[in-house]
Amino acid sequence: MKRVSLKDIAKQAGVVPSTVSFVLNGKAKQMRISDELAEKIRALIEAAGYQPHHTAVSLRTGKTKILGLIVEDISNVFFASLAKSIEDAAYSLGYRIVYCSTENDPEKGKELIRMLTHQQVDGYLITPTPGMENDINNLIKNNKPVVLMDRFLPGLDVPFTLVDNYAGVKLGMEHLLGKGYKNIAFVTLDTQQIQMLQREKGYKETLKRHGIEVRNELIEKIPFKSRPEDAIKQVSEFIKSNPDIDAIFFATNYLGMYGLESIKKAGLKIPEEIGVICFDDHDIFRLFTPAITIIRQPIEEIARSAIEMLISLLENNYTVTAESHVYKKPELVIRSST
Amino acid sequence: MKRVSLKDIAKQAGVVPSTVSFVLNGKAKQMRISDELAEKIRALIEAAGYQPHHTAVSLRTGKTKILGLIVEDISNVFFASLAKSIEDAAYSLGYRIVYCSTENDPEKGKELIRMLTHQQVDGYLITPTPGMENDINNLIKNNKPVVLMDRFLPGLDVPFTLVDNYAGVKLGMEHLLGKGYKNIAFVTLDTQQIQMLQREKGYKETLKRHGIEVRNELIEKIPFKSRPEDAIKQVSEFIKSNPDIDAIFFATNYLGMYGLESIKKAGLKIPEEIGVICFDDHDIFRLFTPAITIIRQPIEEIARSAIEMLISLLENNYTVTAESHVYKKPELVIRSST
DNA sequence: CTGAAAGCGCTTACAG
DNA sequence: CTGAAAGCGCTTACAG
Repeated sequence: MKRVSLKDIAKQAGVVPSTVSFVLNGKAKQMRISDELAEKIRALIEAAGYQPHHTAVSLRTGKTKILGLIVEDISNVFFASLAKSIEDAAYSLGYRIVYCSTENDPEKGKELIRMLTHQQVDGYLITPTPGMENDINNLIKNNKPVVLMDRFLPGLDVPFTLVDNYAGVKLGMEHLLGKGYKNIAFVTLDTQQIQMLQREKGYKETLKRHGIEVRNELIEKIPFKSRPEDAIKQVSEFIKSNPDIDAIFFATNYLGMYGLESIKKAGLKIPEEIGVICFDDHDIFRLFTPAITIIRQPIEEIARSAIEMLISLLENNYTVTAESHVYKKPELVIRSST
Repeated sequence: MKRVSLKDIAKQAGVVPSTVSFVLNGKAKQMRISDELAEKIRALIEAAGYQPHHTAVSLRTGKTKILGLIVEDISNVFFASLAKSIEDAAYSLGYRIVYCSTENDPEKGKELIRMLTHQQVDGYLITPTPGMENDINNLIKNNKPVVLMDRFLPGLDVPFTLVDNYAGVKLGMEHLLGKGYKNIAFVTLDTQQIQMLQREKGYKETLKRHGIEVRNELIEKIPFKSRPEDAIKQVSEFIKSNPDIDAIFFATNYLGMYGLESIKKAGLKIPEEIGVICFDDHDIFRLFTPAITIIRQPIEEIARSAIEMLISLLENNYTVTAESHVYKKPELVIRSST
């Protein structure tokens, strides 16, 4: 059983292949093909289950309809679900995704960009790591469409979509303050990544706005690539040496995971003895406690927005404007304790 | 900057494109092209950084050099690292991978096969779910190369590579028995998947071989899609109602994760009060205890073997023989407790 | 060894 | 609206 080609459809319809092609590509009107004929051709296409030969189209048009997705670490649940959402959104718009992780290594990032370029992707979706500025600039210079996600690189005029990190922490902090917690600690990563800085800013400014003094000893920074044991130890000691802490805001899901273990070690009850909020969820939380409140990123929305911007860039000569910087609203999720 | 084509190289070398193509495809000898000329052409290719246009090659040869990988659940660490290894192995042999998960749903599996077929993959790597027999048979009938991984479907004569599940559990059981544990429990999934049945068989037969009676009350089966809370509860109750248990073999890493939480709840010390072995590792284990012994699958070996079989099928008219059923030796990893 | 040519399955500019 | 044709970048059978 040979696959049907556009030529076969043309023969069946008694027209020349060009006509079928025009109908297929929505240029029927433009080419003044009668509605009647167009409808007949569409029916034949449908009946035959004809699908254009992707490779042939690519060769002819120079477009692969493949987008490259570079995330920081695909084994991290957050990036995994982001990748999944991106894939679904892209697929529904007729694009495919090739993806790979930088493992936070700019060298690897450079290599991946080269690989994707060789695979002739039409555009790039990137969660950038500091150090990738030049590579991303190169793409832009070569007129390759790029959209950043999850974070951006200050100084690069590239479209991006990410959660409003500042607003997310503010939302969580106000929830904790509303519950009556007074000495709220903030556990974050020791990194200059923009999204982490914005989260820290959210913590500090919400306190200030409520007339509460920011105590630097209540902000604990965990080295970026700590081993779990070390991170747990550090958080444990932090909790022990600040016995007046009555709530903790964990700035990432991995920190939350380590933090929950530390809290368990300390024998503290959540939420009676210590309130906990975490930015991003993790399956594992349910192993520890039902009583953790989550700041949830609208991952599907972020994915869809990023994909739509990229495709606009690709298809509509959309240009970068102030509207190319999209912040999505995070959500506060209170886990029921049943 | 336009990309260089085969034609450009031919012009530079003062030969006709065919000649370059022959050199490129290792047919220089066969076409009696002098070593000298071939070398000159190779040098030009190198110097120009020429890369064949993948799309054009595909269109001409009808081969995409893309393999479809269908795993059960890409968010599971085991499948994620399998996918990564597969990707690396394939890439080094000049193939790319498109992957997707069935989420253990045969309907989804069918849909994915259709999708991959439409994307014109050259071959399929599948971790089959019961219920996919027909779809896989269809592929075979249509002469599509298929290699199964991680498990196989009894009754389907398809090549596969997987770990020797029976030997893995035997290895672990003998380790526990050697340490002097007497009442070893086995916690597994309530499923008919072949790899799980083989693990159970490994448990039972090792006991028998050592003259120890198999006590069915020491085998606990957790429903396939339990929520973490429920699984933890079930294991906890199992431990409580069998106080003579002095060691537990967890048949999967997820079971181990739930099990460790249950053991912690029960206040039992590992390994003094209870020995623990788990089939497959999980990052999270380190949060609970360093003293867990792992039966490790040689994932890279499995990946490489599967890829090589598939490519042989594709390129060398390799046919299915007894040697197409490959079992890889698992490894016992004892975590140091420091 | 070389050359000329066909063709993979499409899209699109051109002439009518 | 229709037809004839070129061409995307390759590979390969054919004739010399």
